[in-house]
Amino acid sequence: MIDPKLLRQSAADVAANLARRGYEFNAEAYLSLEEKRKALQVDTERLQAERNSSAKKVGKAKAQGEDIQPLLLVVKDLGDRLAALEFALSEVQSQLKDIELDLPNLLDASVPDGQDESDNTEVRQWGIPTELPFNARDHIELGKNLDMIDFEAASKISGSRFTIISGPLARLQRALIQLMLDIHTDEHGYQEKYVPYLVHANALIGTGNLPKFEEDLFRTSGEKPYYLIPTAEVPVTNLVRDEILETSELPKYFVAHTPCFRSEAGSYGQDTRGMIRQHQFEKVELVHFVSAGESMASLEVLTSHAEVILKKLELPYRVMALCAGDVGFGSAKTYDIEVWLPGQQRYREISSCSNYNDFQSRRMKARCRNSSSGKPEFIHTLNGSGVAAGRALIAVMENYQNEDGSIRIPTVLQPYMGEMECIST
RNA sequence: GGAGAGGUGGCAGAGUGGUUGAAUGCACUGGUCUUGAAAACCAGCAAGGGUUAAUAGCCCUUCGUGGGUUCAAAUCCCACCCUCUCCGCCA
Repeated sequence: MIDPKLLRQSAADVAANLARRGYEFNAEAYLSLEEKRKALQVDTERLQAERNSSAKKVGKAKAQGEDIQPLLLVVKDLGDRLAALEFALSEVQSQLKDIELDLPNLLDASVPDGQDESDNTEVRQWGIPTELPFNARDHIELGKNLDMIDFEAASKISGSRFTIISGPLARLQRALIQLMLDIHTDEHGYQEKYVPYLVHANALIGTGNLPKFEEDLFRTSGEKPYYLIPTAEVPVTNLVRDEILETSELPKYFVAHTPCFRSEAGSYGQDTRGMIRQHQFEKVELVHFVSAGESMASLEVLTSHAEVILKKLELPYRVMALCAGDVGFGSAKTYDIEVWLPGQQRYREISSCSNYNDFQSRRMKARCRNSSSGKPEFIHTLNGSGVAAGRALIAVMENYQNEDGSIRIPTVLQPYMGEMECIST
């Protein structure tokens, strides 16, 4: 959520910023509604004050044994008028709230212009795209030949966009997750969290997934629905909902491994083959809580933490700064990390690291006490994949494949694989 | 699932219809004292919103959530949510 004060005072600037995303903010309509709110609120509060002081007079008069009947008549009438005003005010306020919840975050000035993915700019590159002295297979072919990836069996059970991974390959994914968690906790100072995979709507409103992106989520039936988390970001970020933290507690770094569930509505034609885009996938997620003013630096740190994983796995990658049109709804700035996939002969996203600044904390009332003023202020939240395990598995398979279809195991993973060095039939 | 207890400020915890936005303690901030620190003592200290040049005043809202009764609700009534204890069941 954007600061309502900013919306009011600089609606035109906000509109200009959001226009960079291609989002049209009707500042005029907002401001006229806002004016209505102001008038109603002033009137309402004046009447409330009147009601309050009159009610107090009644109490005093009664205590002194005076006749309170005349006073009662006056106050009763006040109450009726007040009820009408209060209703009108709450209507306008909820309309404003709806608009505010629908607005994407303001973009940071450093975000490059552009409309879509093709306008993203490369920030840096690490490693050289793997060149194999034979025709590289993609993970689908590799998995099938090893008889360790089975899409048909999965679709029999659950339909499309699901996978069954078997034997050493399943273990390899588990090894990747273990490696990531160990590095982030042991070397980067994260605390590991185990969190719920089912959450309430409120948690998703806090992170910005609701109310706007309901169609991306899986929801359980029943009177009180749960949503399956699309990312661990949701439960982990909501840990600070309604909290006032001490500044001395910040920054806080949390890491969690969870499965992620996405309906992938609206991506019908994309990545229908293979396990690039699944309804269910494993991910290790990094979350930072920092004080305002430190989040941009923190974004660099968080991104570097995700990069460490790829470096240890010796997987070639590049870091892209997303352009204005490609930055996600709640993010002020995002870096995508793209790993090289020899089977596709291209880089594919394996991590997305975003600075949400106060966008989420404002929605979930996550604050810290400013040490000099003593006043609560919104913290900044960041998150990023550190990294997506399913895609990391693909990347290892394709980059470490041999001509005979077997797959070498990266050195750092061997301890997690019972010292196995190669996966073959 | 059954029975009971409870949800109040950063935390703990009083408060059962009117001067209680809320005692007290802890924490925190400032001061006195001290070479310094601790202790002790004194003072301050909820959040959100409106108005405003203002982080000054003034006003409004908020005691789990939503409704209701009343001139007036933390306090009474109804519904819901959550937590804890005991019993049952269970990975």
